[in-house]
Amino acid sequence: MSDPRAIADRQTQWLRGVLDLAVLATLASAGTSYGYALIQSLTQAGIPDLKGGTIYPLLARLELEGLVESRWHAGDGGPGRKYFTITATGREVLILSAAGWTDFSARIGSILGGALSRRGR
Amino acid sequence: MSDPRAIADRQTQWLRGVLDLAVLATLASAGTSYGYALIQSLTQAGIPDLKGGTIYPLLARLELEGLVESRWHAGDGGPGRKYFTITATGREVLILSAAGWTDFSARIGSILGGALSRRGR
DNA sequence: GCCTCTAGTTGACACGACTATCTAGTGGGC
DNA sequence: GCCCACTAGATAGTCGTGTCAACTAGAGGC
Repeated sequence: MSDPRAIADRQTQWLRGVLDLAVLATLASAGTSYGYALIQSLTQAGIPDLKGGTIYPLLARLELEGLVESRWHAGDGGPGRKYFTITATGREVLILSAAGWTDFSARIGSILGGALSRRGR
Repeated sequence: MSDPRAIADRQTQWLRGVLDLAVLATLASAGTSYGYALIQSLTQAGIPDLKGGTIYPLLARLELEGLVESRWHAGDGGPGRKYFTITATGREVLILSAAGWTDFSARIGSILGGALSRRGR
């Protein structure tokens, strides 16, 4: 109750169906990246506490769906990295889905906002 | 691909952790309502295709957590209805979580928007 | 030898939206 | 009388996906 942690818990629920778009978007701007770096990029972008067990299966799914491509580079001062690039299909999906998300979040925002603005009066 | 249905599929993922807030918000503005009517309210508010199997367990969860209260009214020209009212705790959770959602959706929006605005060139 | 950081993989688990099916009351068509 | 549709709610089971936890492995420091 009023537990600030409850919001953090919600946040992880909110990531569902959005995180893959965030990854696609990050790849779209970065051009090419790899899992470990993506975690850091997304943390900087405001999605903290991402775990490897979340990102790597997600990237595998995206590759299976043909939205990203990967190439393996042997380690240069560290373990090897798997570099990912967004495909043309990935860009299409990103554009369409991002539009859908904007729409959706606006609808939810108005539902929540409508209730909140009403409480003060 | 570019299947418009894929976006509808995503939408159901996006509801996670948001649908209960939407229900709380609807109850907060409506004062009192019941499951079947909530489905119709939310459909009007831009969340279509909600099923009983989604709403009723959700309301049960909310009641377990003490965010809503229910009272049974025998049917007046139809089956009985279980009327729900938001509690004080529910209002608190709604306010805090709605703020968290606004924050979250803004962050995601900027991540997606950043990638999309870059695509035109 | 051991620890830490980087980098990726995998399996068990939990949570919640969906599907499908069930009970019940009311009213309409035939 | 019977079947169907609509309202209203409950419940079992499925599936996707984020989390946790443990693991392999290379490079560098001590």
